[in-house]
Amino acid sequence: MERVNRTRFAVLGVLSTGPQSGYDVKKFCEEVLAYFWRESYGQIYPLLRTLEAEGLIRKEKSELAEGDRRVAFVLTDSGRKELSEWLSGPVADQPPRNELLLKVFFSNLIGPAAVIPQVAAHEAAQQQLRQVLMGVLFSLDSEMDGDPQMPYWKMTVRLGLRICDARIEWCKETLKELQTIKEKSSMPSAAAMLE
Amino acid sequence: MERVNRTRFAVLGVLSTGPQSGYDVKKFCEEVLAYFWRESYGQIYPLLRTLEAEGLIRKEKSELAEGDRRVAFVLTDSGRKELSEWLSGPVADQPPRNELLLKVFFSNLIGPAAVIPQVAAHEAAQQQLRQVLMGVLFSLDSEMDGDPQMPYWKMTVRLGLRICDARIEWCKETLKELQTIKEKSSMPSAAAMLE
DNA sequence: CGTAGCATGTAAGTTGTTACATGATTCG
DNA sequence: CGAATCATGTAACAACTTACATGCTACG
Repeated sequence: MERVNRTRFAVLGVLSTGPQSGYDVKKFCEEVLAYFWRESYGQIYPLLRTLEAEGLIRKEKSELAEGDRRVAFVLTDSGRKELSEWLSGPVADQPPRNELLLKVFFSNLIGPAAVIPQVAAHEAAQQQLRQVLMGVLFSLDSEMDGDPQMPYWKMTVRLGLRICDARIEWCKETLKELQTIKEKSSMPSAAAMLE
Repeated sequence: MERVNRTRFAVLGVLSTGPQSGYDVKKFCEEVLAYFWRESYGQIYPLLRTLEAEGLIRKEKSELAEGDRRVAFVLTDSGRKELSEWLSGPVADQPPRNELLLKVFFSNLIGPAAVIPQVAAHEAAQQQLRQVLMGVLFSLDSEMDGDPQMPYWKMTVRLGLRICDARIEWCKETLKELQTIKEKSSMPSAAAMLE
């Protein structure tokens, strides 16, 4: 099974929104894609060279400043074509890795009292993420009104919100259950005593 | 920022459920953890040697067969201790990478008609996953009744189900919106004509 | 006897992160 | 002038996948 380099298409995608330098691509990831995608400089800069060598992107002739250190890249026609083809192809299934669930799964070893902080911290983090995503949704409305990209950007945020809510609900449910387990196990004779 | 080797703890965790060979660990991942964790042989076998050298696991004296090729490992006390400490520690935030959202985000390039199959396929996959998870939940009830690990195992499945449902709802909502965009863009003069 | 599953592993390659290095510019 | 930010990059390492190699055993 062939492996596809997703960083490659992430970078092409970012460049499809306009001319960008390596630094810009990183910022775009941090500020816009952060919820569902991240890239590091160690990936971006070498990749930009590769993509240029392959003719998928080219250096933009900066008509503006002379003292401008920025080296912005734009998609070439073949770059746009390759990106389009990838976008239209099926989504590769990514091997899932959920560290929280891994910990919960083996939690019998440490007992309910030790898991509770984990789940509580997750709930707090998700609540905070929720606030951020709501803010993004709001700012998309005000800042990108009329932009044809906006509907797609909003869709991604809305999935984020739905998953966020699902996680928060799960945390609440799970915290309750952990409390119950904790109480049961901490007084094993209580039930017997009541009989 | 120090990076932690999560494979290490995944393997220790699996061994905490009982003596296992490398082959068993792989099977456990495929059959039980598959929804949220996977490991490959290339990771497992070398790691088992490392863990043994570090004294976190040891070869179990197989009292049974002679012709048994299996080399089962068990946790040592220090292995159990290291696992417990990791379980009790905070969950490291993992850089998110959602290929579906990456595609949706840049979908303006290919237009709504080309995204619809992507989202539809995701919905179908999630519906199927939902069936599997419901089956797991059911089988946990019947096969692990009374096992102290069961509540924790069920918790993981329940988060899986919640996220699954969230994704399915999002797919439905998004497919409707994509249809709307598609109709609008395919007949740009229609609205004008009606006036 | 052949095929499927059991069982253990390795080699090569890719992907990705982290930490570091360097220097310019801007702004208080 | 000092700090923050802009801007570009590299080296070392860690993590991970894939494909391959090997041989055994059970079963139809």
